[in-house]
This record gives sequence, C-alpha cells and structure tokens, in this order.
Amino acid sequence: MPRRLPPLSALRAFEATARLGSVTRAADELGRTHGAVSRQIRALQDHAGSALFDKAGTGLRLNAQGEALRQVVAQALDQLERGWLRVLDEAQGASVHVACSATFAMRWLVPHLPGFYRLHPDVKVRLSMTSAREIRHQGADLVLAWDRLSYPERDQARAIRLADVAFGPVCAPRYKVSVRQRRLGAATRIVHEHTSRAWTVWQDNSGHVVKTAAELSFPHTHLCIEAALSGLGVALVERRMVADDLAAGRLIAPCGFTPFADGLAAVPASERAASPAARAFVTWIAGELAAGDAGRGVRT
Amino acid sequence: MPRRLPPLSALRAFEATARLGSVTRAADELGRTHGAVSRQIRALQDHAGSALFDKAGTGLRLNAQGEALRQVVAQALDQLERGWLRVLDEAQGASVHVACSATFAMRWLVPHLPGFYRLHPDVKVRLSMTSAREIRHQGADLVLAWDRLSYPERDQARAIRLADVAFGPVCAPRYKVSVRQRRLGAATRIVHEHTSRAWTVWQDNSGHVVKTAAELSFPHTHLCIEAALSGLGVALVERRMVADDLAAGRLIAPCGFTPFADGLAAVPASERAASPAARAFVTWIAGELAAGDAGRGVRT
DNA sequence: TGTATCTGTGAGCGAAACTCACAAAAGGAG
DNA sequence: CTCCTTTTGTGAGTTTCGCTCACAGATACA
Repeated sequence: MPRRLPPLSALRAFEATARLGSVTRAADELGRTHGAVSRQIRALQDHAGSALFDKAGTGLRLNAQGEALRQVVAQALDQLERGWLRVLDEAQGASVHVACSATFAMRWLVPHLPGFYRLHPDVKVRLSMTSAREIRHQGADLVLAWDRLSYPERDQARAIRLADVAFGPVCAPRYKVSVRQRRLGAATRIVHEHTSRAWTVWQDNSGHVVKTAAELSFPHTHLCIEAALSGLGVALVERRMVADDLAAGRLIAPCGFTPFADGLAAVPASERAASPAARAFVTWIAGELAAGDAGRGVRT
Repeated sequence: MPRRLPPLSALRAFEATARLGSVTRAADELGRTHGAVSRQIRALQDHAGSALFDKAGTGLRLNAQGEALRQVVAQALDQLERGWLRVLDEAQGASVHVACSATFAMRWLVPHLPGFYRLHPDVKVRLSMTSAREIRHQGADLVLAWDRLSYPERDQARAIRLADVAFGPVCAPRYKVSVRQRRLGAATRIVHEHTSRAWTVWQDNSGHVVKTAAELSFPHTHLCIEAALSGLGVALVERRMVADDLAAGRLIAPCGFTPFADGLAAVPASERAASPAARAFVTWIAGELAAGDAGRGVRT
C-alpha cells in the first residue's frame, strides 16, 4: 500500500507560508524567491483540488481547510525536525542515551543533571527509565545499574565502576521505632516486590536485626520511599536516594548505612558508549557521586 | 527560526526502504528505479554524517540510529497522510464535519452511524463533541442542536428542522416511585447543571408535578442518564436518548414523554454545509429520526 | 562454480523547480 | 484622487536536482 502524499517540498513551502502568514517571508526563510514559493503553493492547491488560502487585502489568510492542513503539517514537521536533530546529535557524538532505574533518575540523576549541562552545554542527555529486570538495551548507549555483578561476563569486564553503594533502613521521624543498640524494634517493613531478598542481605552484612511486625510491598523503589516518607514503615534504600530527605529531616536512618559489595556501574550498551558525550557523562557522574560521598560520610 | 530538515523526498525514500526492508521493493512502491532510491538514501546519510543502514548479506538492515529515525519518520508521514487525505475528502465534498453534544453522539448518532455508512460508503463523517454552551463553529460544517430557537436570527432562518423532541422523566425500574395519576411521588431529581430550568418547563408543558425530595446535579446529560440507570433518582431526558434503555427495561418512563416546542435542527456552519456529503447526511438523519418515531410512539 | 539477486555508482539526460521580470491588486500618504 | 509601496501571481528561460540506464561488486544458493 503505497502512501498517498502530495509533494513534500510543497508541504514545506505551505507550512512556512502558513506560519509566517506571507509568501514573501516564507521565501525569505526558505532561501528562495517568492515566485518559487507561490508556485509550490499553487501546485499543492491543484493537487488538493481546492484553495487553501483566501486573499486578504494584499496578503493571504488560511481558509478552513488550509488551517486544518496547517495544524497537521506543522505538527508532523516539528516531529520530523526533532527526530532529525537527534540523529544529527548522535551522529556527531554530541548526545548520550542513558538508561537507568526510574528511582535513580528521579531521586538523584535528574536533580544533578543541571550541573552536567553547565559543564557541557553542547551535550544532550536522553534518559530512558528501565525497570530493574528488563534493563538490557532498547537502544541506550549506557546502562546504569546497581548490580553489575549479575550481568553476563563480557558486561562485567567492560562495566565501569562509578561508586560504592550503602543501604540502610529509613523511616519518617514520627514513625515510632525503638532503636536499641543493634536492634530495630518491631516495625512495618516496606519492601520492593522483586528484591525483598535485600533485607536479608542487609541484616547479614550489617549485623542489625529488624523484627518485622508487618510488611508492605510496592512495585517501585520510588513508591517504597514515598511510603516511608508518609510514615507507613521502614524502607531499605540506598543512601544517595534519600540524601536530601535525610538532610531536610523528612527521613531518619536509625541504623545508618552499610556498604554493599555491589557498586553502581555504567555498562556500555552500544558502540556509541565510546563517544565523547558518553565519556564526558561517565567522567562527570563518577566525580559527582564521589563529591556527594565527601560531603556526607557513611555511618555504619 | 528556519527549520532544519533534510530533503523530505529523501526521508520518504528512506521510510519506504526501512518499512519494506529493501531498496528494490521501496523503488517499486515509489515507482522509481532502485538506483534512484539508493541515491536518496546515500544523500540522507551524507546529510546525517553517519550510516543509517548496515549491510546484512545481500540486503540491508537498519542500525540503531536508523531505527530511531524510522520510527519518527513513519509516524510523521502517517500523520501527514491522514491529514492530507482528509483535505482531499473535504475538497471533493466527500466528507462532512458534524458537531453535536457528546450525549447525542454517544447515545444516538454513533449507534446509528453504521446505517449511514451502508448507504454512503464513500462519505466520511467527522464528529466533534461540543458542550451545549460553546456550540459555535470550530470548523464544523453542520451543528446539530436542540435549541435552535436560541440561535441568532440568521441561523434560525437557515436551520433545518430534523425532528420533534419530547422530554420526560426516567428512572431505573427498581427505583421506588409512586406514580399516581399525574403526580410523581417524592423523588430525587437528577438535573443537568446548566439546564435545571428544563424541569420547570416540562412541568408547565405536561401538567405533571414532581415532588422533589433531593437533587443531584451533573455537568453532562450522559452522566444524568448513567445516574438514573444506577437507580440514583429521576432524570429528565429526551426520549431518543434512552430509547434502547427503555426497550431493554433498564429504564422506565412513568409519565411518558411530552413534546417540546423546540426541535432538533441542523445548523449550517460553513459553506461546505451545501456539499453533497453534508446534504446526504442531513437527508439520512432526518429519515432515520422519523423512522425511529414511527417505531416507538410518543406517549403523553 | 555458476546463477540469481541485491545494492552501489558513473554518465548522461530530463523534468521539476527556481529565477527573473513584469503585471495586477490593495493599502497608505499626500 | 493619485502616487508609491507592498504583496501575490505568472510567463519565459535557465539551472539544478533527481532519475534512468548500464554495469560492477557482493552475497546466497544450487
């Protein structure tokens, strides 16, 4: 089924004319003479079998059909332009496509990104959220993952360690917990649906014991944190994800944070992981994570 | 700010090639030789500064960038094609743009439309929902309105009366109302927010009296009917809007329906109201409304 | 190895599109 | 009302871009 479309160059001339309200200005923008644009519009109207402009004094004005067409064409050209510019950016290594968990993006990466843009105003960062499971590809250049050890061999070899991680239980200050030495009194445990094992690992690592009164499970770490903020219980989270909440006093970490063996890593996921933009991004994020560590020490 | 776009004809060749997975087939679809398409793609890749296809055996396969571009371009061309075909339809009078209330569209027009398409397979009907207030234009060719009498003089003159209307109170069968002669026992009245006056007019016209125990108001007639179906009270609605519900026994009309002075009318709203499609639509809807009347008599 | 199929490319040609110049129409200033 | 400016529309001529044709290189398959 071949497409039924008018000459696309005519559509382009039409859109410029409609947008600028003048054949002359459109011709100026397109780098042509007004006669050329006038002819293109004429050709388009012949194809359509009806006028798209009415005469308004010495100029033109869109009629109803022209207006309808204008909206469609303008939107389509906008879309084409965005997609095309993205391809250009990618071709010249001026953009990097990063995939990471929604939680990391929302709680750390996006708030820190302005610093990256200040350093590299010419580099464009494209973010894709991936759930922890299907974190493979989908066109990303870099995948940021907490658990690179669980990746295939070849990925482990190439993965770039960015920072150590430390987990600990957090809750709202008003949430009544009795912290006695190395024991957390009976609490409602907030767990991530797919990684409930993390609590066990943490207890083994830290020596803390948390008696569980009840358990709430959520499909996203982000929701776990929101639940903790709302005073629903105790969530086990990475330190950096709640740094701001701790500093602002919205959350407390009664047992501090315990380092884990796994670290945050950047896994190259396309050949463009070696592009200038990707390498700038990796350098920046490693430094930024380290700077955060220097500010707020890790309690154990 | 002039647009930054590659040659659009090259995008078209690219999209066809990407879709069909073959330069040869794309050339076939576009009515060109494979050499022409190959050159277009080459030009596009030169513009982009990077390849969009990888060689796969004797054929081609999109690389990551090509795939990203393909999605954008395909979507944009789809949009252009739809918009363009609509302009073509409108130009040759093969489409009609009808504006009416959401309630009429959902409860009567859309269910009856298949009959129109059977009679006029070549005519395309485009529907716009308008709230009763801002029913003026927005590009429609015909506006279907219950209250043409409240329209400006010139519209009244041109309006085409389609059918008489009759209003009456309806409720769910299980809704306990005592219908005694010409009085409806104390009931919960379901009213449309902006036309609560309708109840008064109806009582004056019909001679019925409805004692009101409580009142529920909704912003849409559709919601009023849903409320009545749910057994929340008694709604005052036009007969046709609930014909199916009455027939199926989901609703009852304890007082029957009373004709109103106003009728359903089609108001021409653009010069294309005289197009073959628009006239076919008016003829059809008038007949269809009349046929409905013949089937189900009006009780008073 | 031979054959069929597919893409890429150099040369040449042709149609489409552009430029130029002028005409027509409308608005504004005097 | 008239002149001048601005804007669009169009006929004629020219350029350029894109297409065709033919052939070459590469791959798959028998």
